[in-house]
Amino acid sequence: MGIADDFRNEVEIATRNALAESGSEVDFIIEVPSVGDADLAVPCFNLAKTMRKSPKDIAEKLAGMIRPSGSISAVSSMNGYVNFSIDRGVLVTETLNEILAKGDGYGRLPPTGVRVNVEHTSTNPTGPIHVGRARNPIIGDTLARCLKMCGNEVVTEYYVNDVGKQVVILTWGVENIPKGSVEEEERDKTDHKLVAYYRKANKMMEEDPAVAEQISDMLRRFEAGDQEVIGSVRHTAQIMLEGLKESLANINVALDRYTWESDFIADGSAASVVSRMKRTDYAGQTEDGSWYVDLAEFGVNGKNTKFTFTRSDGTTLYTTRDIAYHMSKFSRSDRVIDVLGEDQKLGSQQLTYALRILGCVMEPEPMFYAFVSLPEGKMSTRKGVVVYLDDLIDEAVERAYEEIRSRRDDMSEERMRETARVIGVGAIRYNVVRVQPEKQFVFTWKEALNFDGNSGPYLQYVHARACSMLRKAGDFERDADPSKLTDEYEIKLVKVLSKFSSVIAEAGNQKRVHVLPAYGHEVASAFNQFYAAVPVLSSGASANARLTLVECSKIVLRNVLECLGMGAPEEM
RNA sequence: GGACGGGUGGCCUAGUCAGGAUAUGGCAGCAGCCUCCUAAGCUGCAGGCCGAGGGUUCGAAUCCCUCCCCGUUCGCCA
Repeated sequence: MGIADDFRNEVEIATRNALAESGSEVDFIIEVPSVGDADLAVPCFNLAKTMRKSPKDIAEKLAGMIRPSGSISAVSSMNGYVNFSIDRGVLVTETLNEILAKGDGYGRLPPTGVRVNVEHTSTNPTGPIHVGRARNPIIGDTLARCLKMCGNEVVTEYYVNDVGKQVVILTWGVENIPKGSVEEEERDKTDHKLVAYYRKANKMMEEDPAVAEQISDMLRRFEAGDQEVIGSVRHTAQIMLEGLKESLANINVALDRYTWESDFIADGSAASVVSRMKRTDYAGQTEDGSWYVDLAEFGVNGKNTKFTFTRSDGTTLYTTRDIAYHMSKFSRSDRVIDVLGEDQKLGSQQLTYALRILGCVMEPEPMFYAFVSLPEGKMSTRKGVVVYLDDLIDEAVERAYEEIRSRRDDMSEERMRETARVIGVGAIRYNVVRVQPEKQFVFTWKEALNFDGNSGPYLQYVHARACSMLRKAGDFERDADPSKLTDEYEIKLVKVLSKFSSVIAEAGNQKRVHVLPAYGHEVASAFNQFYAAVPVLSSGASANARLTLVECSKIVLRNVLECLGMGAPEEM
């Protein structure tokens, strides 16, 4: 692939040959040294036992046997490690030429032909997206982008829960609460307008038994297949969803497909799941008449190992319909990924076993994230203890606007607004995705609006900086001559650029999206150090080569930003 | 109570899967750096019993055991 992989392969072959020559074919690992200037190292400690020599001796012997060749420029030993250095000339030429040749495609892995379905967001259409839930679309969308870069055919999908009590409550509220009697939110967006009815309906249901009865009745009619109720609930969900889509679009998230939960009831596939489940050896029925499968032998723990898939009246449950949904996804995908909140862990596990019982060979790959809370505690849409994503976006964009205005007097108002949006949204996405998903996350405005250091704007700033230099340079002749790029900062930058495709592979295929912002920061930081230490435009004979390095950095950064769903501003 | 996940300088965080050399980066703090390509930047300083204790190993933030703290979950809810 790239020079980084070539170098690693050469190190592996050279080491294996040297070991074979000395009569010991033992396994060894190759790692990136945590200390010193070498680029790769082979620790010899685990070889010591089988070879019956000290690690230090082994390392010295191996280092003496391996001759630098190809992309390996030097081999040495220290403290029981064999250290390998990459040939700088090869590194510079290969890396820069590959980036220039591939451009937007630099970092992209060869096509796999694998169809990957990524379900994400899927929040209940009962209220606006709050910053707790926002982790889902941001992680999901970033993962989907990375999987595409990994050469897969990716479809993103939102499962719309237009079935069940929550949406019925909302619909009851919208249909029965007079317009003037709720405090409508100021924001002119359907999700914000409707959530007021949802809150009020919940409150009324708790306080007034008559209302509770009306809602129960509506729910019964819904379950019984009353087309009027089903239709109006779906209609309400649709309206709500328009608002949610707008919020998602504002953070550069657009899903390929929306699948409605009620469709699995309407088309009979949920009922088909029920009849198939009933025929399995795991199925049973309680005295009341509800059906379950016993998952005890699958290692499901807890007080109750029974997984119920119909109510006593025969109607289906959320998870039953989710089984039908997953079978639908299996029929059109090779890999199915679900981005879920950690509260779904048990449900996801039950789903997996139920699918297995039904004979499915494919299994969903869940990806869980921990909840985001506020310093004062958990968020709750119903109680109104929330920070909405829309408010966060506004706040971040406003803050970015102030920053731009304070340092630029030559930009048009429109341009400043436009750029502020790119920066504000970038800051939000970066801030969310930089943290490992399973880590608990306490939302603070200070962190969310951080534009310095390890932040989205830091990467964008470097992109803008590189663009500015290239603008000033005008036309120049590209030059990847390694004899003109010998400064330590230049070499370090090139090394970082050469790693991109391996980072993409990890972020996508291993579903470790948080490595991507870390990498972006590494690129930007290496660039800033280079920028501070090495003159470019005024560097005479080296100028073209340095400008080439600037251009390559810009390309890599833009590709990283693209994978992160962040804009790459040309000035800021 | 069981299951699952998290615990790394004042705060946030990487590294844990595949044990290795001096634990990553940032924020906040202190001290420097714009007559020079965007200072949303760069350089330096200071700050750590990697939750606690035991074990395995030549070697443990990383593996094993026990315990503590935080989160999630254990519905004929979604």
